[in-house]
Order: sequence, then structure tokens, then C-alpha cells
Amino acid sequence: MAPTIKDIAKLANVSHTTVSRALNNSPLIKEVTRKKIAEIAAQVGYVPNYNAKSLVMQRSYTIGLFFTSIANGTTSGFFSDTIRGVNSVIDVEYNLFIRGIDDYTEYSSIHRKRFDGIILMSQSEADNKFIYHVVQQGIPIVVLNRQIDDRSIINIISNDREGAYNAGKHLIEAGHQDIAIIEGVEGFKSTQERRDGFIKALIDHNIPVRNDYMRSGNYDMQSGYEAMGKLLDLEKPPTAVFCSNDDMAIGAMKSVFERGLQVPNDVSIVGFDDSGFSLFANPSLTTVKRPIEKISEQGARRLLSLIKEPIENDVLISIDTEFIARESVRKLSK
Amino acid sequence: MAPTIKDIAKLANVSHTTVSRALNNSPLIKEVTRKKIAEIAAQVGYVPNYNAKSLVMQRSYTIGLFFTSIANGTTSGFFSDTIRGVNSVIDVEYNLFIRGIDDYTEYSSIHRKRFDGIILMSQSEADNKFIYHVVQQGIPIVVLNRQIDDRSIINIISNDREGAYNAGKHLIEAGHQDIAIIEGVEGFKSTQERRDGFIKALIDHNIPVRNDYMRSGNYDMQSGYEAMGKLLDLEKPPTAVFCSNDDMAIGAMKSVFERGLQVPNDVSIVGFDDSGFSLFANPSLTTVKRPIEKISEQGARRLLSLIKEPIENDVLISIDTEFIARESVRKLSK
DNA sequence: TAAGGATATCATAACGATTACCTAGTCACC
DNA sequence: GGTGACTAGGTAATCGTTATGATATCCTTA
Repeated sequence: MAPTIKDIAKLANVSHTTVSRALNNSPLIKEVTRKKIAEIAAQVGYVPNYNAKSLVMQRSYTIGLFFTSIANGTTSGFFSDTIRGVNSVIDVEYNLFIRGIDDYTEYSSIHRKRFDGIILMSQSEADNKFIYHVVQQGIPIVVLNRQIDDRSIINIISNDREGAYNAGKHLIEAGHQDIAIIEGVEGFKSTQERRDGFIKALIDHNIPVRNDYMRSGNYDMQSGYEAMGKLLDLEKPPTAVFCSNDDMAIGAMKSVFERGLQVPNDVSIVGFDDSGFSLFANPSLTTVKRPIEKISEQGARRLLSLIKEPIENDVLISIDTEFIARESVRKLSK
Repeated sequence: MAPTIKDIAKLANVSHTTVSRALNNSPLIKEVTRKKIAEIAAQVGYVPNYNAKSLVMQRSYTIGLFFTSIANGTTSGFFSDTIRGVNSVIDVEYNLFIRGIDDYTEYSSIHRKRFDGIILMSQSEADNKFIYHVVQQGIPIVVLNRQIDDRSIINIISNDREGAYNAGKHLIEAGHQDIAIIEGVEGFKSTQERRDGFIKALIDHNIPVRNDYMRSGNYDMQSGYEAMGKLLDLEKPPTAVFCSNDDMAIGAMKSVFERGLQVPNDVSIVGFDDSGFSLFANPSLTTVKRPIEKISEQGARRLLSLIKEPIENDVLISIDTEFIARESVRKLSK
């Protein structure tokens, strides 16, 4: 069986209390005995039993990383970038627990004893119920990706509205007037932010907002494909389309090509996210880069320090997006 | 504070032992008391403390999902499909712990007390050291994606060799003679399997294997792009290229387009994986579908039953790949 | 009716750590 | 040389469960 502190105590001829203290670098222990104990521990390959530790310390050594949903509306790139970001910060002494909120019908298993802290990559306002529960349980939480009103919660977001605004502006400045938007999952905050930014760009440049140029999608390629199909069926199809994420943009392109049309010659397309393949699409996709991995890293870091010392200091960090011009937009020479 | 079985015991006027038994549906408890206790538990919102439970049960309620690496050579789609697959099987009472093997310099923190079982999505032979450690610790393990020799370990793989063979065969039957391959990360078993299958197809059809038609890559788009560049620089470029995964195929296409050439008119391309965007690429990518999500689901299910009753019954499950013909291959009429 | 056997429950000891509180030794100082 | 302070370490309680061996009650049955 795996050695415990008692085994070490016997070998070192001290009490297990001393061993515990020595291993935790308590000042109550003489340097020489501390060293001896550390040596023995290493020799027998001692590893602390985290369950016992957790039980008495009332800590779990577990960080929960939650998504609104793992199965729906979460693209692979988004998902894995998030995990990569968090993973790179959290060290191996922590368990990283990953789940979708929609895996739960009720939240009773989410409580303080089980999670030292929670990172929520939030996409929907429906998550508020979850957030409320977590806060009520007194679990430190950091909410990423979606702005929430409660200013006592650490909140890290990307400035999607501005990003979408820039995308719209870019199209307008390229001479486009008939610009459509393909939107994301209904109910997702990001969907709304991007729509708002886009529309503001239109309004600021005195371009009428046409209802039939606003198409709903759900962030996956197929939905982009279908939405673009409908746009192209219009009597007067748009000359440019802003897609609320890259996946839908890829789907939209597909639809354009299938009708024998060209991107950007016949239709210009802008995406959002700068996911891995946007550079390698043909033509490469003009898009808005959203720093998911950065946001996740930041979030994890903040959470860790929040766990260490629970100071509430009203944090809302907004990380700017970056417009990336590539080949999918045509400049209209009017 | 959260209620414990002792609190419930007081309320129910029984000993905490009885409560524990009642909650675990022990036959030693009368139905009527069991019901009463269950009611009270529900009323006070009792949730078991898993740390205490784990401590005495010597179980962790944690499943480890390990990758060869999370940062390198693991594409987003692969990564997230795996997690999705596992996630859909493992229920919420378990913790799902996700890490890359290369996050560890030594494995002492990986032991029985911490993991009830481990799922390894293995890509490299270098993982054997890890597997050995896990086995030695007596932790139930299921290895996915890469065949291992030790037949006492449950092993679920996709038949990559055959898949690659079919890809090669398809190209040959379409009339191609000058066929190149862009390979995956060196040292990954999948790289080798796909190469072997591909080469076998060539040999079986009496097509000479040319050294300069074998290019190394590392499974990412950029490497596919670069490798294709080199192929096109050859005096006699290939008319078809088999890319060891879809990401590289996308990169390769990009390279073709940049030179003003067309896929499939000038160069035919086949990928591997059937990742999300292969259908939406332009042209859509002919590829070999590898059922990652199925493999992961299967793996998780097997692990769960292995944990329940540790019977070693020599399991090697090979899930077939599926060839998917789309638009990126041209039929040569010779 | 007393012994024997179920049946239902209880008291207590684990599990492996941390920690509040105590104790033995040493030294300094009056 | 006795008192107090300090040092280094030990004793025992504790965290919330489950497991083990009593124990009390009731029902059979000879």
C-alpha cells in the first residue's frame, strides 16, 4: 500500500504530527529533522492523500471549468482553446473538471466542498441561474466571455461589439451598401453583442437596416450555409455578409461557391473569431480575432488569486478584438 | 454549513450508521425508516461529501482523460470530439480530469488513490512509459487510438492503415500515378500506420514509391501548406497528394491555390479524419472518416465496466474507418 | 418457556491528513 | 536555583463517511 505520514513517522522515529509539519514546512520543525523527513518521504515515494487532506482542510483541489453547453453551439476551436488556456495556468496539483451546464438538471452536486473555484465560459443569459447558485454557495467564480451585471463577480470578456462594429465599418468603407448579417445562436449574449455592433456600424454610416438582410444561424457551418442560401435567393442579394463567427462564414462561402459565384468577387464575407482554418480557407477569411486563449488564461490566473485571497475588487476586464483583413472582402470601386 | 449524515441522524432519531446505510440502500434497513431518512435528506438538501467517502472507500470518483500532448499535434476537432465522447458517457458523479502527458515530468501524482480509472488517447509510442506506470499502479486503463502490444490492456483503435490504403487505392483507381504523401508528426503511431497503408496501396498496384514524394508534416495546417509547396517545386510535381490528416490537406490546398492552380483539376487531394470543415472546404475534401467520438464513447464505457468488475479479457476493438468521396479528387481519363 | 435465530439498529473504529493544545527541555536572568 | 520564555515536538481531536462487531427486540420451536 502507498505509504502514509505514519509510515514515515515510524521510519524517522518521530510522531506523524512532526512529519506533517515537516512536509508542510512548518517553522516548528528543526531544519535537520525536516531534511531527514523529506529524504525519507522521497525515498519511500510518499504522495499525500488528497482526500484526507481535502476532508480536513475543507478544500477540494478541484477547479471546475464549465461551458454553457459542450454539445451545442460550442465550436471545437473555441472549446479547445479555452481548455488549453486554462490548462496552461492551472498546475497539476489541481484537478480540472470540465462540464457543460446543460449536463445538469439541478445543481446540488455543485458546492463548496467539491470545487475550490469555478471558471465559467458563458455564452448564454440562461447561465445566470447557474452563476447565482455558485455565488450563493460561496464558491469563487470567474465568468468569461459574457458580460454580467453583478459587479462583485470577476468578469473577463472580449469586446465583441466593437469587433463587429469594425467588421461592419470595413465592409462599408470598401464601398458596400447592401450588407447582410448571419447571426449566432439565439439567446447567446455574443450573438446580441455582435448584432448590435454591426447594426451600429450601419447606422453610423447612414445605411438602412434591412430586415431581410438579417438571418439567424446557430454558429455551426451548416447554419451558415443555409442562411447564405436564403440570402442569395433574395431578389436583391447583398454584396457583403457579416457572419457572426468563422464557422458560419465557411458554410456561407460554400453556399456561394455552389451557385457558381465567387468570394469575394460576387459576395464579400467577413467572419468572427479567427479560428484556426480562417487563414487557410480559400479565399482566406477576413475576420475579427477574438483572444479566447488569452481570456481563459487571464481567467484562470484571476481565479487562482481569488482563491488565495478572497478580495472582491470589482473586476471587469475587456480584451480588445483585432480586425484581420484577408482576402474575402472585395473593394467596390463605385 | 452543509448537512452531514450526523445531522440527518439527529433529525431522524437514529444513528448516523443507519443513515449511511439507508442512503446506500442497504438491505439491513427497514423500508419505512429508509423512506423517512430519504425524505429528511432531501429536505435538508443533503449531498454526500465525496472526500470523506473517497477516503474510506479508497476510491476517487475521478476519471483521468490523458492526451499525449494537449499543446502539440492535437487538433482542435480531435481534442474536442474526444472530450465530447467521453463526457457523454461519464455521468456527473465522476470528475473528469483532463491533461496532457507532456505536462508531467514525473508520474508520482498519478496513483490509485487519485484515479479510479484512466482513459488514454494515445498518439505516440513514448506514451508507453506512462502506460507502464499506470498499469503498475494498478489503475484500470483503456488505451485509445493506438495499438499497443500488451494484450492485457483494453485497446480501442481505428483501422488507420486500412483507411489510408483505401485513400491510396481511390487515387490510383482514379488514374493517378504520381501520388505523394504528406505525413503526420514523426513518432506518432498514426503517422506510421497511415504511411504504411498508403504505401501498401502503391505497391499492390505496382506504382513505384518515390522518395521525393514523401514529405513530413506535423498535422497542422501550416505544415501541410509548406510540404505542398515543396512538392509543387519539384520538377515533376505529383498529380495527387494524400495528406495524413484534414488539417494538412487544408493547408496543402491553400498552397495549390496560391500558385494559381486548381484542386482537383491540377492536383487531387485526399485528407484523413473527416473533421468538421472538410465538408465545407472548397472544393469539399475527399477524406477518410475516423470515428473519434465513437472510439471515445466506447472507451469510456469499457473503462466504467472495467472499474466495476476488473475482468481482463483481452480486448482489442478496431473500429473501421469510412472512405468519403467528395470533390477534391479528379478522375484522370488517360 | 428457554434457547436459538432472524431482524433492525447502534456504538465504535477505521481512512489519512491537519491542528489546537499540551509538555519536556534549554537558556537567561534576577 | 527558581521562574519565565522559547524551542521542538508529542497527544489527541477532528473532518464525514463506511465497515465491523455488538445489542436489543421479536418470533420460532422444541
